[in-house]
Amino acid sequence: MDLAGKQRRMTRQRRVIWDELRKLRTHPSAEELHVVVRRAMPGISLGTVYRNLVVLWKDGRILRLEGLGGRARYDGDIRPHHHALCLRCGRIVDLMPSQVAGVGDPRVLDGVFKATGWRLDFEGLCPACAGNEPETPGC
Amino acid sequence: MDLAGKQRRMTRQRRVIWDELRKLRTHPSAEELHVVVRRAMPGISLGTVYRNLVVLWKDGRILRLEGLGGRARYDGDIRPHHHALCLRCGRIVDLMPSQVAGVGDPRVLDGVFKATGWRLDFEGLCPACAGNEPETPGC
DNA sequence: GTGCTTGCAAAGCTTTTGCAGACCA
DNA sequence: TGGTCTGCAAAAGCTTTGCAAGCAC
Repeated sequence: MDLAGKQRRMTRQRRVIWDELRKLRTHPSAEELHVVVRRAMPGISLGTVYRNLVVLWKDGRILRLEGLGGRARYDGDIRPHHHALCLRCGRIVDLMPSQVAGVGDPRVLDGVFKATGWRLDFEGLCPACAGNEPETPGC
Repeated sequence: MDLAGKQRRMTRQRRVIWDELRKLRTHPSAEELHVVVRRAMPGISLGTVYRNLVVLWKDGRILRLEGLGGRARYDGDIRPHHHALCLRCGRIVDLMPSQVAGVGDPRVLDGVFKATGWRLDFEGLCPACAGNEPETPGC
């Protein structure tokens, strides 16, 4: 568990996983990323992808998104931003702070909970699904 | 998948599961709730608890919280409120809107994403852990 | 009586882990 | 060279599902 104090090596696998994730604008699950990564390094195993995603996440190099359909998804963009889940196609859309209004600086009243961080997520319809209202799942 | 249009029966099991969950101020996982429910109905199975939690959730009678440690947790209080995860003990604390400041009415700019809902969660230290700073996990 | 629901057990999925060999610094 | 990392496969952990019997309405 003492990953923070462990000496890290930037192996070829770790670099490829990190690089490929940052190239993507989607928010892939470990398995989906494995498929992509294998194009650059055919022999890489799924276990290695899982292990490195944990390492990259603990090192603060990537974001891990949970609670969006049973499996974890990853985001190579670590700039502070929000996420919006499309209820029709399941896609996760990035929302930069400038695209969201009405949020000041959320804080919990003194004494109730000592918050060190917060997260604001949305759900609804992505642009593709919103402009294509009829029953046409999977945009 | 057409649970919405299915005729529902309020069986003894379903009622006990719902009643027990609403009595709790914690946010139990299915297995933890199973332990509690068995005190009122010894023979009830874990599978039944899982099945009914899904039904109660889809019917909007309970909340399902995901992404807080690998397994789903449930909340019998469906009033709009926030959740705060204690990073030390793992407890989830309820935060009523009146206990949170700086949040107006979050909304996404037109054209970017058609949001129908949003969720604001916090993380930090619960009162018990905050007042007990030393390395003493599990409050 | 109809068909939704249950208990039990098996299966399913995602994620983690053990191990021996390989590799990076 | 030493400790980290990888590939492979097995295991773990949570949740879902098939089936026959049971129960609500």
